[in-house]
Formats: sequence, C-alpha cells, structure tokens
Amino acid sequence: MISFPRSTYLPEDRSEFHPCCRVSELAWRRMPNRARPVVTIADVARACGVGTMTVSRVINGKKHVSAEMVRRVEEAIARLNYQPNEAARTLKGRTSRTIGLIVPSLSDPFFSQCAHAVQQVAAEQGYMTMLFACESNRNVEVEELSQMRSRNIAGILIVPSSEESVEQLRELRRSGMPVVMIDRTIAGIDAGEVMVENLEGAFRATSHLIDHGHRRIQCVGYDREYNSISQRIEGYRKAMQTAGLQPQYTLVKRGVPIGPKILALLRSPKPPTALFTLNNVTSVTVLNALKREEIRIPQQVALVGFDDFELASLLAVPLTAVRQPAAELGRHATRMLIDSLRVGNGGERMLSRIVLPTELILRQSCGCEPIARITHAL
Amino acid sequence: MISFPRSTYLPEDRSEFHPCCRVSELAWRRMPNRARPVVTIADVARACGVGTMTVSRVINGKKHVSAEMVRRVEEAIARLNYQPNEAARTLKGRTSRTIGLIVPSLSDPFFSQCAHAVQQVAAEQGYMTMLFACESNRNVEVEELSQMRSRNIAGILIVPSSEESVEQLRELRRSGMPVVMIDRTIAGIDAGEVMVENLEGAFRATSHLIDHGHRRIQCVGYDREYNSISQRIEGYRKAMQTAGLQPQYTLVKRGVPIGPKILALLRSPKPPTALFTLNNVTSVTVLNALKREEIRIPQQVALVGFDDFELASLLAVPLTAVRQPAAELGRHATRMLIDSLRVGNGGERMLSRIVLPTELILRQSCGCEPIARITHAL
DNA sequence: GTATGAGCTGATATCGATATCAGCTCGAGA
DNA sequence: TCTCGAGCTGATATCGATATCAGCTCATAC
Repeated sequence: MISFPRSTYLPEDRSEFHPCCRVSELAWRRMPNRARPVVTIADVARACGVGTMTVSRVINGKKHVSAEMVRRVEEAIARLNYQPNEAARTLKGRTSRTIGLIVPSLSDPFFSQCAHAVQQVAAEQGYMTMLFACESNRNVEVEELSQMRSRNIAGILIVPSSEESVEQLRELRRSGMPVVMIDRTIAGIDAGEVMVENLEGAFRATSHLIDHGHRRIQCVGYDREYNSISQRIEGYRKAMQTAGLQPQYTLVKRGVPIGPKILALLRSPKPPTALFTLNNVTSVTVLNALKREEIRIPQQVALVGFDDFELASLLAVPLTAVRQPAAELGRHATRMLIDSLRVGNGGERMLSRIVLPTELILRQSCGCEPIARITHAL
Repeated sequence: MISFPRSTYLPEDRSEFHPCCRVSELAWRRMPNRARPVVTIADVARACGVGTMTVSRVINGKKHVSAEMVRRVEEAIARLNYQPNEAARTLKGRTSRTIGLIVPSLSDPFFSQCAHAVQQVAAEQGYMTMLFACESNRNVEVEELSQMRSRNIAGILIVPSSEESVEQLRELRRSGMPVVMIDRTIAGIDAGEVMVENLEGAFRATSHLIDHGHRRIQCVGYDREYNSISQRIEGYRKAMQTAGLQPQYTLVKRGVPIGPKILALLRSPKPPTALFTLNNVTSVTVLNALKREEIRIPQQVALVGFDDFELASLLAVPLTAVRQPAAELGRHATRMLIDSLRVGNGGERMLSRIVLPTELILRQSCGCEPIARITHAL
C-alpha cells in the first residue's frame, strides 16, 4: 500500500465537550454576557443630529418624514452599518418575524425537501425559519412547542408526530398562534392543513397492481399512527374491495423489523405476489430484505411504494412509486401560514385545507416494462 | 378505470398568496400587532405576593432565595403556565440561545444529515437552531449573515458556498461572534473548522482503482470552487502521480451538464477505463448518463465516488464510495461552537481545527466482487 | 391678521427580564 | 445589650425599538 501524508486529526479530544466547559448549569447561567459593540438606533440618531423616532420612521413606514431627512438618515445607517435589533423589536411588537418548523426527521428526503421549500418561501417573505427535528420523540415535540411560545414565534408549521402535543397545540391555537399541519393532521385542532391525496394515491397504486393481474397483494408498513398512513391503508382496502379481493396487512409498530416478516410471508404456502409499501422507509427496508435473499422483482414479487425519491430510478429494479410533491407541500403550507399572519388577528379565515394530487410513477418494480408516467388526475 | 371519491383539491387558488394579502410593504409594516395575552414575570410575582426579582432568581440562579419561597414561586409558575420571554432576555443579555446554521441546500442528503445532527446537539445543550439554506446563491448568503446579526445569534455554523461573504464573516468574527466552518473553509477567516480528510480519501479511492489495474482514470466533478473539492482533486493527482500515471480532468462550472461530456469521452479513441467522481451529485449525474446509454459498470467503465449515500448499496450497480461522516461533522462543529460560547469572550481558544477520517466502502462499481469494508486508518 | 390644519419632529413611556444596590431580618460574637 | 454580617428580598434602572402625544413650522383660508 502506498502511504500518504496525514493531516491533523483529533477526534478523541473532541468527541465530548471540552473539560473546561463541563460547568454546572448554575455556573453556566452566571456566565457574564459578552458585551458586543453594537450600533443602536440612538447612535444613528446622534450621528444625524435627530431624534430616535425620526430614524425609526425612516426604517419603517417612511411616512411623515421629509425627503431630505430620509436621505440623511439612510446615509448614516449605511455609513454606520446599523442593523435594527430584532429582540427589541420583538419585545415591543409582541411577535417576531420568525416561523417555527417542526419535522420528525431531516434524514428522510421527504421531510428535508419539504423543509427546504419552507425555508425558501419564508426567506422570500422576510421570515426566518426556526428548525426543530423531533425524531418522533414525544417529549421532545412537546418541549419544542413550549420553546416556540418562549421565543415569540409568529406561527408554526408542523408535521405532527405525537398525539401528546395535542394539548399544547390546542392551547397555542387558543392564544391566537396560527398553525399549519403538513402531511398529517391531528383531529380536534383548528389549524390549517396541507396534505396529499393519500387515499387516491394508494387506490391508484393498488389498482395498478390489480391491473397487472395480481390477486394476493400485501399492504406493508409501520402501523397506522398517523392519519396519512390510515388514508393510504384505506385507499388500498377500497381498491381491493372494489376488485372483490381480500386485503392482507403486515403492519408493525415502529422499531419492529419488517424485513423478516415479509420474507417469512413469501415462504408461506400462499405467498403474496405483490407488495404495496406505505412509505419510503418501508420501501427501502423491504428492498434491502429482498436483495439479501436475492428475490427477483417483479418476477417473484412485484412492488409499488408510496412516496417516490430521487434515486428510485437508479435502483437495481427501478421502483414504481406514488410521487408526493414534497416541496409543493412545504411551499403551500408556508404561504398559508404567512397569509394568515398578514391578515393578523389569528387569521382564522386564512387557515384552510389544501389537498395536493399525487402521481404514479411507473418504473419496473410493478412489472411494467416501459418507463412512463401517468398523471393522477382523473 | 375504476373511479373513486376525490377530496377537496384547490391548488390553483393557492399557488400564489391570497389576493387580500398582496399588500404593499408599507401597509404590511403598519399592520397592527396582535395583542396576545401573555403571562409575565410580574404576574407570577403578583400571584405569590413577591417582587419580580425573586421570581427571576428562582427561574435562574436560585441563589439567595429561601427554600419555601422557591416552592411557592415554582408552584405559581406551574399553575399560571408561565414561560419567560426570550426576546426580553435576549435584549437584556445581548445574546440569544440560538445558533445559526447556513447550508447550501437541504436536498443534498449530506447536508441534511449534517443539519439534523446540528439541530440535535444544539437542542440537547439548550440552544435553538435557526436554519438558512442559501442554495449557493451568493447574495442570499450575504443577506442571511446580516440577518444573523440582527437577531443576536449566539454563533454561526456555516458550510460556506460563496467567497462574497468573506467580508461579512470577517467582520462578524471581529465583533466577537464565534464561527465554525463545516466541510469547506474560506481562507483568511479566523474561525473553527471541521472537515474530513478529503485528500486522503481521494487518494485512497484513486489508488483502489489503480490497484484494480486501471491506468486511464478520469477525475470528474463540478469545478474547484471549494477547497474541499480542491483537496479531493489533489488527492487524486497525488495518487496518479505516485503510480506514474497521467491525471485527466473533466471539471465543469456549476450548471454545465456533465453527462454528455463523459459520454463523449467514453466514445473517444482512448477512453478512460475508470471514473472518480468528486461528490455525490456528480456520481448520480454520471450514473444517470451511463444508465441512459446502457454502459455497463464496471465492465465498460469502473466508478468510484466521493461521498456515500443511503441507497448506494441498492443501486443497479452498488456504488463504491468514500464515506464521509456527515452527522459526525455536524456534531463536532456544534460542540465546538457551543464550547466557545460557554467560555465566553469570543472563545478564540476553543475554535480549533478538526479533521475526521473517511472510509472507503467497497461495493461493485469499482470492480470488486465481494462486499467488504476497508477502514481508512493506516 | 389670525385661525386652521397639514406636515414634520422629538420627549416620554412601554414591552419583559435582569443587574445592581439598598433594605430588611435574624443569629452570633463582643 | 449592641454590633456586625450573612442571608434574603424588592425598588429601580437598563437593554433597543416603537406608540403616543405634544410641539413646532408653514401655507392656506377666513
């Protein structure tokens, strides 16, 4: 083996916090606040020889200020590189120009695409995005919601992943905080909703397998804790029922390995000839299991998944999947939230329900040979 | 085709902002601030019949308060569901418990994993994460950095994607704001750095192809605008040089399609027998092009990429790739930043340089048959 | 010539939490 | 008994921006 130079590399040293930083909570709180030299509105006012209100008016409304004065103040602002202190504005104005985004995870491309869109639309509209990833941990979600209140968040976008936070959310709504739920909803909360046509997408996916001549189609996924999953299950059931077929489910709790169950099922006397997976995590898990056992798709078992992803077309067997418009979801939700912030006063009127269509992307895992697209619109 | 019920679906209505919301910037600024009923420290104090300072002491230090008083105040806080107003704290204390994270994009799994780790570590340490995705747009990055100052961000984590922001960053550093650069660095800025062994990883990847008997190995990617890419290029060059081979580059500017270039190259008289792609976007682009032309990997051309991803093993030809510890990168950077916040006063001492090792994950695209792992440590 | 009001500007109070300092109580030591 | 200090508590000022209102100037109308 050829050798080569090494660069500085010190992972052990830093895998934990620096020793001098392991201070008690108490000591940490007593930490002196760093005094950063800041240019305030008073400095700008002094520089122009005017009062602070004049400067404030220039920064904001610009009404009732002479053109000459605007010029002078703007020049001083530029010269001093003044920037208004958002904390002070927030304190006075009661609401920050910041929206909170709570997602279960960012490792899932569905959520990260969604988050990306949210951040972009918000930025365009002058809002910052405070990001929270709760990793489906119930307590974390509750904690995060309470943090939001602390920080005078203007509104909340949430992919709810815990029934525990119902109480919190309801209370936030009562106090006038606009909330938009994305991808899933929690019953009993008067908030905006942006979802996809889960039932229709699942119906279409299942029907497609039926059209391929499959009769024993297994519905596979992680339980029905979210209503979006329930809707997909219902779409599957309806498609099976319509075709006079018996629905079959393999639904497990989060954390239970699903691969072995499917493999066992495929070795049973009357194995399913096709699988319908309820989300992309399930699809990938199942694909991994099938690959390990070298089960051929779609010859031995066909597969259609809910939720498409970028690399689906480059897989060993390109995956047929129901594409959800993740970025669109985020965009619509953000717009809805900001709309409701603008009309002010809780903006109840603006919080509505949007349901976006899905699209069945035909690739090879369902048994289709040609690559084609069927738009979901009927 | 079987028909099924449709749910409410109104995308056109909402593709833009609601008409009533297209207010001028002026009008929007004059929007009345919603008056939200808030429980303040004064309410808690009144409820206990004590002064606000006593309550403040209970919330924070708990020194110099009798046990009985602590009990009474805590009871009142719980009963009233009081939460301190972060804006007020920030205004008084000059620094918020919020860190800013700037990444080029969240659609790239490398960055989204990194962001996820950052958010988690920060949350554990009582910090919120303000997210910014600049989409490699120079002006946006500059704008975002100035927003940070406005919002009294405690510190900045950045995957820098623009030389334009050098000036901004330098000024922020001067004013005592801790900054940690992730994955890439910009010269001339005195900030923390958390990177991977790019040179070594690329050297190893290239050497592996050489060990497979390849002589014409093409280095493919999107220009050298970041130093991490430059280091990878240098690692490739060094490996080629060490083996007495001639390095060959296909480096294009962002936005230029790279697929056609590679295909043209493969049709030339002396085509490369192997490709080394400089990041995962490039790998995927090249894989797409090769698939379209049905070029077999590794028989017609072998491929090793820098940057591994979750689905690499499920691809038509499982990809051999240099794995970067994305989450580790985020974790270390966040720890470094928070360390430096804790020691306070700019925390210069704590801002150091960390370089993490990479790992070459052997799959089939390089020509290796068995699936095995070679740890990068030498 | 004076009244009126429109247009512009600044002094002051305010948002909520906390640093500072002064005041209070109580027990120990002189 | 008096003093002193330790321990606890509250009044006040402060952070930076803005709402409110008062004051000022000037032109027009009476």
